[in-house]
Amino acid sequence: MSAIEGPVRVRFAPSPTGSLHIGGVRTALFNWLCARHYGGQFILRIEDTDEKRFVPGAADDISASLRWVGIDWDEGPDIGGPYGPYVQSQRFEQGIYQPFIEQLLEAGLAYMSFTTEEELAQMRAAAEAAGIKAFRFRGPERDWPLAKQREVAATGKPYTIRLKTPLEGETRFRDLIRGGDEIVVHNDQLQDIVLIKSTGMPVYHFAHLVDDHLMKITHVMRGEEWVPSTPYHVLLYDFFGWPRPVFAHLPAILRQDGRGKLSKRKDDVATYRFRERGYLPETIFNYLALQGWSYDGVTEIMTRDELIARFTLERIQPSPARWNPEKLRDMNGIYIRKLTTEQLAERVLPFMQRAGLIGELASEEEWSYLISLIPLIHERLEELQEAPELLMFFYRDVIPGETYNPADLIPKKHDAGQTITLLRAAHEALSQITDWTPPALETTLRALCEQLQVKPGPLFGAIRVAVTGRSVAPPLFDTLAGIGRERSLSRLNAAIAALEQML
RNA sequence: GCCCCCAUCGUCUAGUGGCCUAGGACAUCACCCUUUCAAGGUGGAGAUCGCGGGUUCGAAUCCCGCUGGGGGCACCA
Repeated sequence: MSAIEGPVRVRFAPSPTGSLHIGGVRTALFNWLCARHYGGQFILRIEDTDEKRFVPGAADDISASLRWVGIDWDEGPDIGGPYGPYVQSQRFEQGIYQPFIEQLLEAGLAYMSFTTEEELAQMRAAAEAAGIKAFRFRGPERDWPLAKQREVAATGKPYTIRLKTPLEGETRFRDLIRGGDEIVVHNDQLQDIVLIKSTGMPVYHFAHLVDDHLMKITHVMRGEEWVPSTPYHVLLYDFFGWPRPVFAHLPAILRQDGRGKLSKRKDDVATYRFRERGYLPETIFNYLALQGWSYDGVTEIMTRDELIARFTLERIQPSPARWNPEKLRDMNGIYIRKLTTEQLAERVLPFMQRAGLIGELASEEEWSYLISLIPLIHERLEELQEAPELLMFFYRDVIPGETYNPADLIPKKHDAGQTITLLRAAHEALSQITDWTPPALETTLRALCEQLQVKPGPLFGAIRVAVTGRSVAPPLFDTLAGIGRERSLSRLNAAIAALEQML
């Protein structure tokens, strides 16, 4: 299969049945990348023909999630375009699908089926009871003359319109990603799928195809779960005499344990959740591009422009990708480290506010204080949501016996008494300092090590726990500077007092 | 059950007949740096290229079978 010539028209067509799944973003991204790389349009279309599963607000979540990762569209529900509307229920109301189904009926390629859902369920049950595992429905009405179908319909009996699939022969199609041989399906494996529900609403198999044709879609990129139903689609294209689009079925994204696809029920995959946890949109963009596609096997960190320039359909993998949260985290850390202090502060601010550490309307002092602390956590952050926890002791009291265990103050190979000596000496030395800056603090504390004949490890460790309540924290001198003189000294005193209680 | 798709280190992936004694990344281990944790640097371990047959002078790369995994079989998309 050769490369793409000419402009492409591709689309992402989600159904508003819930918040956007991260795998859906990957599908959207590949389509978007295709349009931007080869030149052409990326279209957003909402497929809301399932009234039962419709979730109010879902369409907005989808748009917002796509925008968040930086995917924009050239035509869509909100901005319109030459082939609108871009919402299927609206297209249905305009009667867009009617003439096409009528055409199929007239040609005898589809028929009205009066079998009800209940009857169908009974037939399936009966088939199963008879040991027939594969039940393939073909309605008895498929051989009725159209006039008879219309006659019965006129009596008010509800009906669906089904595709009259050929009983013999085979249906074949090519998939760009699974190049080489054609995918061949014997027609006896098909069944007469519903095209129009008894409510009159078209089903995906029919609606998407009419829309793709009218919208002049050139490449259909969708998840590989659509491969088995593609024969129905090509049957329809051929029936209508419409040119088939190029099919490119994207590899599935499997769960971390490899057992099945990522699923909304079992996995935390709603796109807004990644935002909530503090993933940067540039991370998601880059990581998702690598789910089923690769550039050269070596380069992984790429900007949007680089990705657009390098993305080609040929390099999409046919084999499934597997979701790797660890790698995602790592990549987010890389992108966080690329930010400037101010940029990171801006991104971290909402998390600090949500944690209640900074007011809803951040004051000038709160903002500059945050800016001063950001360098301390910058290279330690992998998810923005970790920031409040890492910065907690700069904002909240540190109380021995309450926010930490006083026993943690005691360094290895030391006892409480020795620790008291160390901390008293530290308090004494530090209280002499008027220039409360990291260099001055370092000079003083290193001199104290000499004086006390102790290594920095134990002394600094004890001070760290005393002022932060943690054994793991940013570098000590910066931390002390950030906490400030008065608070640092009083926390040392509290620690000494707590240790004295232990004697 | 039937049909379809897929198959390289634990995971993602490079590889399109000789450059492969199989490269990179995550994770993992060790060391360096060092006040803890990170970050960074160096190095290690980790893949009989799922198995079995072919084709070929030569196969991870082509063909067949098997096995394994995934997906689909709705008046859902």
